Amino acid sequence: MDRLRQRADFLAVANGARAGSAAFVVQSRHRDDDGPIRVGFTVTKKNGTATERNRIRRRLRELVKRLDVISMRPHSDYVLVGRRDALTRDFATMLDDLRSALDRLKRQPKMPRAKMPRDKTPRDRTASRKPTE
RNA sequence: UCAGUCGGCCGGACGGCCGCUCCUGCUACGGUCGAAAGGCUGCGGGAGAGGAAAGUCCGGGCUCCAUCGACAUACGGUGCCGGAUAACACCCGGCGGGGGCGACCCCAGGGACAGUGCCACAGAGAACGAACCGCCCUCCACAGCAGCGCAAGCUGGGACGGAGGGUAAGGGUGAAAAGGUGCGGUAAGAGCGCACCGCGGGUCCGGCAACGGAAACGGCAUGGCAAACCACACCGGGAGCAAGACCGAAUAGGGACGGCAACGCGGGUUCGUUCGUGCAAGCGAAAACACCGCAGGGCGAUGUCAGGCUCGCCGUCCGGGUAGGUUGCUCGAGGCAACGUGCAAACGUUGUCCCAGAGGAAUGGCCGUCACGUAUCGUCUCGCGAAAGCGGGGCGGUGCCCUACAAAACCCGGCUUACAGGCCGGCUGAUAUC
Repeated sequence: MDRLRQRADFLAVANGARAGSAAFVVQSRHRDDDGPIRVGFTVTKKNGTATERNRIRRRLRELVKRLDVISMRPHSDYVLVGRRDALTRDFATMLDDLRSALDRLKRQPKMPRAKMPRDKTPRDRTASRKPTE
């Protein structure tokens, strides 16, 4: 399992299927190659100070680590967008949240959000993260 | 003991399970991702956020652009003195002013006879020095009053009023009103005179200096604001690790070479092109070019038709350069200790240590035990009290917070701001005891 690091990959996943919960939003995208599962994390500035954002990302990362690999589909990218509740929510509960969110993603058709209006650029959820940090 | 003030320090501890980043040794030299550059992947060992890492407010190192040595202009900054430093607006030691009983704290603390400007409201007046009230003098007018007179009236005096002048003591306004207090003096007053204080320029003494002190002299002159413009002195080239260096796709575009195809026909009017002629408008001509039409080549998964787009196509190599990768990247004005110099900031010598290097960004996640704090309950005990009860201390249980402020991003020196809780030391004041 790899980390997602390139900005272009994040933008691609942002167009994919998504499922939310109290502490985070999961986005996913199936790739056509044979590569491993890749996971990225996005925590925007509106969630708090740098220390709090760090903590959110670390708890989310720990969630993914605890997860069984079979919950995710192979050759896919996932992005977890952190919310402020991830700071305080009970860890075991969050783990259940993540399993059910991934389960919902699995049952969804292949590309529900892939077709977007041509002239409307996709909302860039990760752009605010890059500068000034 | 209480209250205060200054300085320094810490900023949970131990353990379990599962992980992350970097360094290093060994093994492998394979596997995997990528077009490439390059990345990832095994086992052992070691290291891994802060006092502010923050705000980015100053000062430097370093890098590039420039050549910026000097001077000038513009802009910005600094502005009591001395020291310290790589440098500073910081720091240290002084001086002056202000506050506090005191320890101590605070100060944008140079220039207002270079010039310009501003001083709201209130007030008479706010700057080439002011007369509102009041006080005083003179004159005018005249009520009541006094004297004389039978009376008309005359004389004296002069409230209120009017005119002229003197006056800065008093009232009132204001942030600020033209030295202060006292005595003399005067019509009333006034540095008008005198004493003391203040102030001023010079002299002497002390100090490197800021500045302080002394005696004599001068009747007093320079209102405030430079955090208004400004003048003066000194300092500053610009941009910043997203600096910079190296490697380097895809696509588009540039250059060189090679191969293949093609370089065909007609028109070429006119405001094209070329040629002739003419001063010129123009006229005439030509077809290697532009342009137009046809034909031909290429492109859409393929074939045919219609239509469209395009005008050489393909290959190899070269150079610039984008994404991306590597580097810069942590041994440094470094930390600690001792000694020495200095009131101190700091500096020197010796010894010793190696102490994060990430990059969608590692240093964590989940727990357990303990400590600390706080709330509450139980119990024991001490003091006061007749009792109820009040106050203090110890032990135990439970709950809460389970820590505050906040996370390196090239590196240092400072400043500023945020911060639960706690520790240590110096000093000051008050109280008690000896």
